[in-house]
Amino acid sequence: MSTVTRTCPSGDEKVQLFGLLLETNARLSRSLGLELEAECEITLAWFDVLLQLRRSPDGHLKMNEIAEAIVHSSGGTTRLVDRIEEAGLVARQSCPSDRRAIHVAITDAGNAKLDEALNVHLEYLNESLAKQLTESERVTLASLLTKLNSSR
Amino acid sequence: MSTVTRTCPSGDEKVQLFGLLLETNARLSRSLGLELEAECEITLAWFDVLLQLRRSPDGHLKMNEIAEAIVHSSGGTTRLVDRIEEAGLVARQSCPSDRRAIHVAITDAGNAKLDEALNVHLEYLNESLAKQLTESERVTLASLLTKLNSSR
DNA sequence: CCAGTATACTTGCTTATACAACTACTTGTC
DNA sequence: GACAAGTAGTTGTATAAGCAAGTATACTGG
Repeated sequence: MSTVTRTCPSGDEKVQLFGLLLETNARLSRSLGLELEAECEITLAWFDVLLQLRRSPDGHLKMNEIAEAIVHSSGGTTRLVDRIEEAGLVARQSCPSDRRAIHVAITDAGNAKLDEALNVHLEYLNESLAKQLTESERVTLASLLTKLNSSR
Repeated sequence: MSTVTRTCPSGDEKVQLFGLLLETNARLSRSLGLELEAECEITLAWFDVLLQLRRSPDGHLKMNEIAEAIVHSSGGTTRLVDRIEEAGLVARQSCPSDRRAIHVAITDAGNAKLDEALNVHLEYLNESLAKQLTESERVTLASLLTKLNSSR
């Protein structure tokens, strides 16, 4: 037993929790990502963008809203949307009230692709999430994550 | 209200939970990563590797064990360890029982750096995790994530 | 003990993302 | 109404990660 370990507890409960969050996320993202790419030819990032767009009240979001929602840099979002647009799943439209801004809207093809991906996603979630956790556990988990997420 | 939305529920409880996990992880990783880089000149990935090494019973891990633990590809792990080794924080050692394998051990400099990083990390966790969740909530969250993670 | 297969790691190449600098537009102030 | 400061988005460049192919070593069945 070294003093080093005492000084800086690598086994601290919070450190472990953080590590667990990282690991869980990495494993789930990876396997879902592979699934989506194999079945739908779409990456997890694309899926995330399409999902955000469907959930948006007006059917479109501005670039910075997308960046914020999917936790990407603004430059990264520009190129991500470039690729999705090139595939025809979203379209850039000018924003009538602010000429700096751009509305990104989901296209019909995008909606179709998202439906396809949601089916794969749900099937996957039933295999992973639902097998490991009961519904009430999932509700608890969701509420804890929401609290955790609300820091900013 | 479109038929599309009914067919593929983007608001499904499990879909939401998954999205929440992704988002929470992305936000926390990003802010911790920035903190670590600013204060310790170390990335989150380096920190993760050093932490895994400290936790390992023998003080070293094989490349594939690291890759598994931090959820990276084997090629990615090779280069990640390359960089950390170049910085003098870990050292590659030959494995006596298997000449294909490599033991990666943490150096004294690596231990010192990890201590430094753990202090920053703990301070950060007290500001984020501990402010948002009570201890019992954290315990619950950890146990749910563990269950979720145990799928493989 | 040899052949075939599996495992451990590395390397070449591609790609996605971040950061910082830039342009274009808007908003607030005097 | 013009100038300063702020905001929205894009682009140049660097880097980190993945995949697939390659090399070396270990294991296994005949």
